[in-house]
Order: sequence, then C-alpha cells, then structure tokens
Amino acid sequence: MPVRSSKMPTEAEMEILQILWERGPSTVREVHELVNEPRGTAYTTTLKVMQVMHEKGVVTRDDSERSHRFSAAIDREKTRQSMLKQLIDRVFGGSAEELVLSALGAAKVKPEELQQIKELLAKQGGKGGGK
Amino acid sequence: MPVRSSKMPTEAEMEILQILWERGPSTVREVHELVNEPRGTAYTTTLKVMQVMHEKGVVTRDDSERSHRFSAAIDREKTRQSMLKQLIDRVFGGSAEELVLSALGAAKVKPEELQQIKELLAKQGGKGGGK
DNA sequence: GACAAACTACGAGTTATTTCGTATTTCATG
DNA sequence: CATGAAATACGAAATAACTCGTAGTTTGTC
Repeated sequence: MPVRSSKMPTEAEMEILQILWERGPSTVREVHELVNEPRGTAYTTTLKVMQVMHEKGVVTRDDSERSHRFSAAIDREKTRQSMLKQLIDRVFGGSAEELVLSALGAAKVKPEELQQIKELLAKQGGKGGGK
Repeated sequence: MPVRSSKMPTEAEMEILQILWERGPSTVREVHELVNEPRGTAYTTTLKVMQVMHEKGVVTRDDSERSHRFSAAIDREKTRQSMLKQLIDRVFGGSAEELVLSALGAAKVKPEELQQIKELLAKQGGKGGGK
C-alpha cells in the first residue's frame, strides 16, 4: 500500500500552490501571512516547506531580490485533474459520475455555474456519450 | 500546516474500505488477495492495517470464527462527502462548481448518468439557485 | 563600521503511516 | 497428543510530512 501513490503535492504544498496560482509570484512572507500566520505556525515552517517544494521542482524561485519570489511550476488544471483522478479512484471506485452526483448533491450550485454545467452536459450528450 | 487535517481514512484504509463497502463483511485473507497480494506486500501488512482500523473504530470485527470478519463501521456516503469537501477546499479553492466542471470535462459520462445529473440539476435550479 | 531587522539555510525532533518479521494461538488430521 | 497450516498479536524499522530553533547572511540606518 502506497505511502503516497505518486508524486502529488502534499496538503501543505497545495495550500501554498493555491496562493501562488491566485496571486502570482510571491514571497515567503506573503504566503506565510495568508496561510500559516493565522494558524500560529512559525515563519520558518512556511519557509521550509517552500524550500522543499523548490527542491522538488514544484515551484521556481527568483532570487535576484533580497526576498525571493516563488512561482508555481506546475500547471493548475493538470494538478486538479490528477488530484481529482486520485480521489475518484480511491473514494468513488473509479466512477467519475458518482463523484459528480455526490458533489452536486452536497453543494449549493449558483445559477451561473449551473448554466455552464448544462452547456457542458449538452456538449457531452451530443457526443453520443459512448464509452 | 496540518500533519493530517482531520481524522480522514488514510490511503491504505480507503482501499480496504472500498472492498468492505462492496463485498460486505470480509476476512483479512479476502481483502489481502484483492488489494495487496497483487502488489507483493505481505499478508501481515494487510492484517496490521485492518487492526489499526479496528482500534480507530473505522471497522468492526466479528471474531466468533477462526478467521475474523471485518465490516466497514463508517458510512460510505458520509465518507465520500468528507473527502470531497476536503478536495474542494484544498484543490479547488472551495468552489464545488469548479470541481464539477473539471470532473465533467475529464470524464466521459454515460447517458444514463447524464440523465441523473440533469434531474439533479433541475431540482437545484428549481430551488431558485444559490444563496 | 556597528547595530538591528528581516531574510535564507539547515539540522533535527515529532508524529503518522506503511511495512514486515517473529511469536503465539487455534484447529484439523493422523 | 504431535504436527503443520493458517490465523492473530505485537514490536519495531522505514518513510514522509510537518514543525521549529538556531545560525548565518544581507541590507538599511546611524
């Protein structure tokens, strides 16, 4: 049984990646204030995680300034797809449909999103929906 | 940053839970042959994981027979919801809609499932949409 | 140049998960 | 009842993630 099935970002890494994806290149300080400061964890903890991420290659680092700026080095959509696939396999027995149903059942979906979803469904339906 | 955000089943536990949810009460041997045997991990590894699960209370154990039978002690739908919520927070910035869109985009959805989804959407839409 | 503030580097402790080896128990069979 | 097969119990190593303290470096200010 896998300690970790593949090379997915860890939980702490995901939190940081989300910030980098939203804000763009950021310093450790900036990330820290958003993620860990509120939780009372030390600055060096954030630093260390980001250093490890750099070693792993999941972020890039611009050290031309005193405070290094980190950027996400992996694609957001690809990462989402991988994590999604992992969840589908692990928790929903490989069935994407069951996941969607479960998600729709739990979430309050806003009208404009509903519209998007319906459009997507229409396209899928048109394809013939085959295997 | 959380070592583990809450008391979610681990990866190894999820694999076993899926089997118990599908097959119903099962012996260690049965689970092992499905999950770990193919991977070449030892029988006692499966046993140990299931023992830990028992300690944690995520499975129950009937030891009236020589080979104990284990059953899932936590609800499948509830577990799915929790894992889903966790993924939504960690990976999709809290947006269930984005997850659904991503999932629909990646998966080939079968016609009958499409129908189910549309019905669900109709209900949601009827509610007057999000808050 | 001395000082303080803010940064990076790094080693190491803590905890959780996964893994396995060895010991013990149970039971069927001769 | 001795033997062997198959089960459980348990301790402990290996790995990974997260955490922090301490040390050292850079930079601005007097």
